[in-house]
Parts: sequence; C-alpha cells; structure tokens
Amino acid sequence: MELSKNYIPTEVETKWYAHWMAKGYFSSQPDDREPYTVVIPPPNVTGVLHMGHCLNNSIQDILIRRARMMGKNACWVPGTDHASIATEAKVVAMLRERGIAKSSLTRDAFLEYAWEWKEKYGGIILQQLRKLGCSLDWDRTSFTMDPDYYQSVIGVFVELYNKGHIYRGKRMINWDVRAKTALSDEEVIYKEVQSKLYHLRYEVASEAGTEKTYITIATVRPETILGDAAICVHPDDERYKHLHGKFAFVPLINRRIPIIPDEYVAIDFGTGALKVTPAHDINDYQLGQKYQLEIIDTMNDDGTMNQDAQLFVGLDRLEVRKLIVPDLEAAGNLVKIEEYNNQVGFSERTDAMVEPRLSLQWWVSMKDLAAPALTAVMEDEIHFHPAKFKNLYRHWMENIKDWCISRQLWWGHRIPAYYAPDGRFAVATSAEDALVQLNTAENPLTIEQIKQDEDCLDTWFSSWLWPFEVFKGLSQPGNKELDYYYPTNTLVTAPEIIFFWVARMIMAGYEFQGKKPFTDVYFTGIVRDKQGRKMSKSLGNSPDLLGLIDKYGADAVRFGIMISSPAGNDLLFDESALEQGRNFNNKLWNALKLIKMWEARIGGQTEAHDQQEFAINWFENRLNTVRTEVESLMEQFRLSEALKIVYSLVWDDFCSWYLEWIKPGFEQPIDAKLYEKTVGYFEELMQLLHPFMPFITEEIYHLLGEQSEDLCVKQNKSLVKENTAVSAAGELLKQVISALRDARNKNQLKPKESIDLHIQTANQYSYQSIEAILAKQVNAKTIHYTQESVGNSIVVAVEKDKFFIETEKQLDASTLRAELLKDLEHQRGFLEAVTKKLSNERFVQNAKPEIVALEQKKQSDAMARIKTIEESLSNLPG
RNA sequence: GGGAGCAUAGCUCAGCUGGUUUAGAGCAUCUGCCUUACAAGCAGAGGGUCCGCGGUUCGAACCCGUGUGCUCCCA
Repeated sequence: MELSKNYIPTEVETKWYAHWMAKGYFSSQPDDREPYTVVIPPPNVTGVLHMGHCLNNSIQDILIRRARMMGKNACWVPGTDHASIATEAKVVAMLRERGIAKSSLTRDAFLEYAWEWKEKYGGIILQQLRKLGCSLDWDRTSFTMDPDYYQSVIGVFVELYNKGHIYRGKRMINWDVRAKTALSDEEVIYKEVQSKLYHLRYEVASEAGTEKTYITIATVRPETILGDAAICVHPDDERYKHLHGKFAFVPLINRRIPIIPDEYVAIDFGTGALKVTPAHDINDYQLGQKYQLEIIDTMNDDGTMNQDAQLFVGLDRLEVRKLIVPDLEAAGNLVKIEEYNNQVGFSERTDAMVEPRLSLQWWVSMKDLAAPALTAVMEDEIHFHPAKFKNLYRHWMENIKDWCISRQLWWGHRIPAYYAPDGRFAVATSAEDALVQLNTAENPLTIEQIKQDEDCLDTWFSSWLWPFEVFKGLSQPGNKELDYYYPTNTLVTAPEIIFFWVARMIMAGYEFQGKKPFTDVYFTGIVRDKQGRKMSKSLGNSPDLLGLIDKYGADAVRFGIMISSPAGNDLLFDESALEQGRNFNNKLWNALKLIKMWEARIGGQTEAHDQQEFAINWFENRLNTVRTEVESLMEQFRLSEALKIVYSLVWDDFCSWYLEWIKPGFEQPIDAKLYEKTVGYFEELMQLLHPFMPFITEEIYHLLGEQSEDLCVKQNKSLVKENTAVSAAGELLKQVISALRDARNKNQLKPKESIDLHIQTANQYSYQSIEAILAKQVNAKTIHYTQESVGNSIVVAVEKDKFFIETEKQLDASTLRAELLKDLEHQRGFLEAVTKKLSNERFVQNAKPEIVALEQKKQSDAMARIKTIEESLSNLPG
C-alpha cells in the first residue's frame, strides 16, 4: 500500500469515529468492572464549540479513554443546559426578527416557540464534540429540562421549602432593567466607569425667623434623591454634631427627612454626609432597616421613574440623572461637580447597568447546606487539582450569602408556588396539591382560582443536580445505575464557576444523595489569546475551532491545546502550538513509512547482532520507564507533563535514537526479530499516546499490521520497572555521540567527511558492543582503542574517557584551544565551588551522608576532567 | 475596600521533600546539512542578577518577612 507523503487527518478522523460508534465502545452499562464516571459540564444549549470547551473536553476525553484502556468501565455522560437567560434572549431575538413581541404572546405560546427553537438549533455543540473525538456515551444524552429532570428540580424546590431552606422575601437584589429580571450576585460584572460626584446642599429645617442653613452631601446618583429617606453623618464628625436629630428637606420635592448619626459613614469621603435611599442602594437599605426609615421606591421595573418619584415620571433613570442637574442648579442646591471613578455593576447577560432594587424573590438559605460541603473539600474527601483552589473555596463558603433563585423568565423550571386570591400561597408539586393546602372550610377555593408563580428558577438550581440526575437519582431514587456510577470520579471545569456550580453540586450531592458528587475536581485554566486577553465575541479573538480542526486535524488541535496547559494555569492560545501538533502527526506518519519500507526486506543475514540487542534492550527499558512516569503523572492530573514526556519518547528516543541505531543500510535486509520488536514498540507507543491523540494512533496501529482488536479498547499491559544500568549505558552512548558530533560541527567537518576514531578508556569492552552504532552515528570509518594520546587530532572528553578524532582535514588549532580553555575555565569554577562546600566543616557534619558522598564524587570527576583537558591542551599542535 | 494567586531564557512554562554538577523543556533565534522516513525534517549551538531587599539554614529558585509589578475572585 502506498502511504501519502504527509499525514492527512480528515478522512481518517471521520472513519474511526464512525467505527468506534458502530462498535459501541463509548456506551456503558453497569457490570462487574470498576466504573469510571465523568459527567460533562453541560454546555448551554445555545452554545457553539469554543476554545474553552475544546480544552475542557479534551481533558475529559483523555481521562475517559485512559480509564477505558485500564480495564475500567468508562462512562462519560453528555448533555446540555437549558440556560434560561441566554436561551430566552435568543428566542426573543428570533421572534423580534419575525415581527413578534414577547409581550403579545401567552406563556404557553412563547414556550412553544422556545421548544421549537431548541429542537432546531439547540445542541449543535454536541455534534461538534464528535469532531474533537470525544468518546461520550451518546445514549445517555441529558438535558436539564427533560421531563424527569424537570420534575426532580420541582421536587427539590418543594423538599427544600418544606425543610425550611427556601423562603420568600423582600430583599435588595440586582435588577436587570433590560431583561426585567433579578440577577444573582454572580451574574453581575463590576466595571470601573467615569462618573461625576455631585455635591448637593439640602436645606436644614430651622425655626421660623432664623437664617437658612444647609447640609451638603455627595452622590453619583442625583436622580435617586427623590427616594431619599434620611441624611446620615458619622457620630464623631464635629462638623455635623449640631445637626443630630434635626431634619432637612429633599431638594425639588421638599420632603422632610431626618438627619441621623451612624458609624457606617466614612468621615473623609465626599462631604462626610450621606444621603440615604433605602429603595435603591444595598447599604442604604440596611441603614433603613436599622432606623426604620421609609422605603420610597421611585423606579419601575424597566428603569423608568414611577409616580412616587413625583418628578420625571416615565423617564429612564439615566436620562433623569442628566435632566435633574440643571433643575438642582436653578433651585440653588448644586454646590459643585467632581470627576470620579467608581465601580458599577452590569448585567452579565444584557450588559445593562444593574439597579439595586427591592423585590419579592425566592431564596435558598445557604448556611446549613454549605457546612458539609465545606468540610468535604477541606478534609480532602473531594480533591481539588490544583489544591490552591481550596483556599478560594473556603473563603467563599465561610462567607456564603443566601441564593436568589427566582428569575423573571418563562424558559426554565416554573416555580411551584401557588397563590390564593387573598395572597396566601402554598408550595407543591402540582396545582391539585396546592389546592388541598390552600382550601379551608371558611375559604373554599376551586383550582381555577389559584395561580402559579409566573417566575422561573435560576439555571444553576437545575444544574446543581446534574451529577446524580443524569442517572435519575431523584426521579428513580436508588436505581441500579445511580448505585453503580455515583459518586462520579472526576469533574473537569473552569475555576470561574467554582461557586456557581461546583460548590452547589457538592451541597446538592450531600443534601439529596448523602454522598459527594465526585472525588476529584480538575480545574482547567482560562483560554486567552496571545496577548493574554480573555476570548470573547466582542473582541473577535476567538478562533474558529472547527476551522482549526479542518486545517490541522483534531489530534493536532488536542495536542496543541494540551501541551501547554497545566491544571489551573491559564492557557495563552497560539496557533503555533497546533502546528507543533501537526508536525508531530507527520513525524509519526513518517516513522510508519520507514517501518513499512522495511516490511518487504525482512530476513536475510544481518550483521552486528550485539548492536541490535543493545538498541532493543535500551528502548524497551526506556519505554517501561516512561510508561511508569506517565502513570504517575496521570494519577496526579499532570496531563500536559505526561503528554510532553510521551512526545519526547516518540520523537527523540524512538525516532532520533532508536530507529537511527537499528536502521539497515540502503536497501539492506532487516532481521526478523528486530522488525517484530520494533513494530511492537511502535504499537505500544501508539497505545500510550492514544488518549491524547486518538485518531492517528488508531490509524497507525492498524496500518502496522493485522490487529485482532481496536486500540481504542486495547488494555494496557502491567508496568515493568526501569533497569537503571541499561538506562545509564544508553545515556552514555547518547552523550558520546552528541559530544563527537558537536566536535565535528565546531571543526567544520561536513556530515559526509568520515573520521577515524580512537578511544582511550578503561572500559573497552562496553564500547565494543556498540561500535557499529557509534561508527554510524558519527560517521567514523574506523574505531581503534588506544592507551595514549593521539597527536594532531580533535580531543573530546566524556566522563573519564577520551576520544580522538583523526581526519584528513587540516585542523584549526586555535579554535580547538579556545574551546578547550573555555571548558577548562568552567570546570575549574565548578571544582572550586564543590571544594569550598566540602571544606566547610559544618556542611560535612550536618548534611546527609549521601549528599556529602555525591559532592565528593563531583569533586573527583571534575578533577579528572580538568586533567584530561590539560593533557589535551598540551597535546595540541603549535 | 476584602481575599487569593503569580513573578525562572526573547515567548510559554517545568522545577513536587531545601542538597542530583554554576537551573531544565518546548517554541523562537543562530550555524551546518535538501544524508533514500520526515525541510511540517536532520545534526549542533547560543541564550538566565531564578523580580528587588532583608532573614532562617552548613546549604535557598524553593522556607519566612518586606517592597515592587501583574492577574484573578469577591464587594
């Protein structure tokens, strides 16, 4: 069969994914094997694959494929999240394009459009994951609004309500005026903006006939003065002590408000006097509670002023901020305007400036839920990788606030609260159940009279159930699959959602299953562009991932993204890493081509049996060593390091050293045993690499020979311990070859110019067994052993052995001398440092004996080497 | 304002229990090679005040303190 010049991934990838699917390798059923379970962080159903998903899912696939090859029953569950805000926004936008306003639709009609949209466009991302090679169990694809899942979410709400963990309360919340919904704290993004600090003076109420006095406050939000309920000053502030207990008048509307002292006020900020607007600021609200101030809500849910504002009714609050200033100035209340930078919250979804607003919302009380979840992580029942995220987690969990779970949206799980016309309400899984609770003898009700809450639950209130609900942990409690797969093994996710999602899943796991949801959490980094900026649509710096897969192949993309991303470190994405991946594919492909060329030339008499044995022993040992190292790195979730050492094993040890050592001369035969061994090693390399680069490894594995099974499910052999003597012999040979090549280069010997090599060594025997390899690698036509220096030659020293390169070419003695002197200087400096250390009595006394012995060996080696160099110098001509 | 983390070669990062040659890798750079697997390649090389300062220790890139700079999270 003719193999193409370079590796071409496209067809290979399509072919093998289809084959794996046809064989059902990815689907899992409970059996006698140990399970290895991963649930995908469900991407938004509206999502398309981006770099973050690519990193995240490559990691999960590596873990899953490796587990599958280690005899575990690997189960990776796919699915999507209904993403209430994002999806509803998309549907509203689609309707707008069709000329339909959401407000003109009933809830049911809107939801029909939403489901239609979801069926048509949702879940594209799941198709895209196939292109990446992800070995997900597609039969288990879940959705957070599947009927069973939906019921479980409702059930959880009812259960938590009945346990007293859910309550309804009027609280200050973050209000998105564009989406007209409450936002959780996590959905608010704070940005620094340039604002103005307005100094406004309020007239102080005084007795008739006395002169008018004023108190000046500073605010960035002059439009909110219409809702002012008090002025607050620090009790120790001398400037205002005389005003404690007096009253002032709100400008323009002349409402009389008290002046109160409280330590909350910062004396040195602004004027030291603070206006208190309980309805529109969280801190003011708390002050209002403390002093029972009137709450004057001056805003509608769309951010316009309402009747209670008295002025500017119907105008947007940002417009009013501009309009009110000239009026204040005209009324003589404006003192001055300063430039001021402050942090302002914006909605993550709509980018609207968030309004703190009082609203009746549903809450989960977090304290009781958080306690076991904190302990689990701090006591390492759940392991975080890297562990540094434990600190962050603890800090958040210890300062946890109640969770606002209601959202003013239709797309999502509808809050199961039902209201009677008189305002009483009941929480129940159905209207019928609610009716039973609300119906009383004095107050008989029909089902038509009770109304369900219009709002939906926060998306995270469904996704926190994900690790068990994908196995129907609540809808079919205690079922066989749950028992087998749960707790899951590893969660792979971004640190950005440690609180949104990871922490809450841990709480839900303990609360609803009595068990942790997973054992290990691997935090990936955030994918950034070359300049370190987050990937975002607005910056246009997100590469087109599918385009990259087409260009470089999925294996190369996986390689490129994995090679430079240790756990928890951000990854600066650079296309050159993908190029490196593509080049690696090509390297593998060419190694395959070389070996396939030999296939036709097996047999015949071959020479240099010893050399082959040496190469075989050495590489086999190398392979065993690296397999052990990979095992250990993978257990520690150090994936990129594992990939690096496999890369180097393939490229350096296998291709650059081993294959060169055993390569027969042009059109020469190859020993049958050697060929067989080499193919075996190549297969093992493919097996080791398969989790990282599944497609090309499967392809090469099958091209290497007739196989009885697929690499995808081939089980790893047990590990073999490293033979350190064999490793050392190989390292020495490599060192000698490199040193001799370096010497050739420095003396401008062309690769084609052959040399005569003389070796001065006490271990002649060990060199004799590798003469042929050495000769081939340094282009030596003869190798001799000598007891003394060889004149007019290039001298190379490796450890205690000396090598003399004899050549017909005229040598440049001054270059050689310079090289030797440089080396001599380095060795002397080194010797000095070691000697100094050894002559320090306290070192010799206190350091561990093996450390001292090592230093002594360093010393004697350095001394021997210095002697060699000095001899060589005196041996130089001229 | 509160908290966490980071600072090592031009770039991206390893360096885990303080001692394994005067610190390693990949990419980039430079030199020489189109050598019958591979120029998407081969063989070599150069490149470092381990952020500054102080301390602990026989010994510090590593531990402690402090300063500076950057990043992230929270308000």
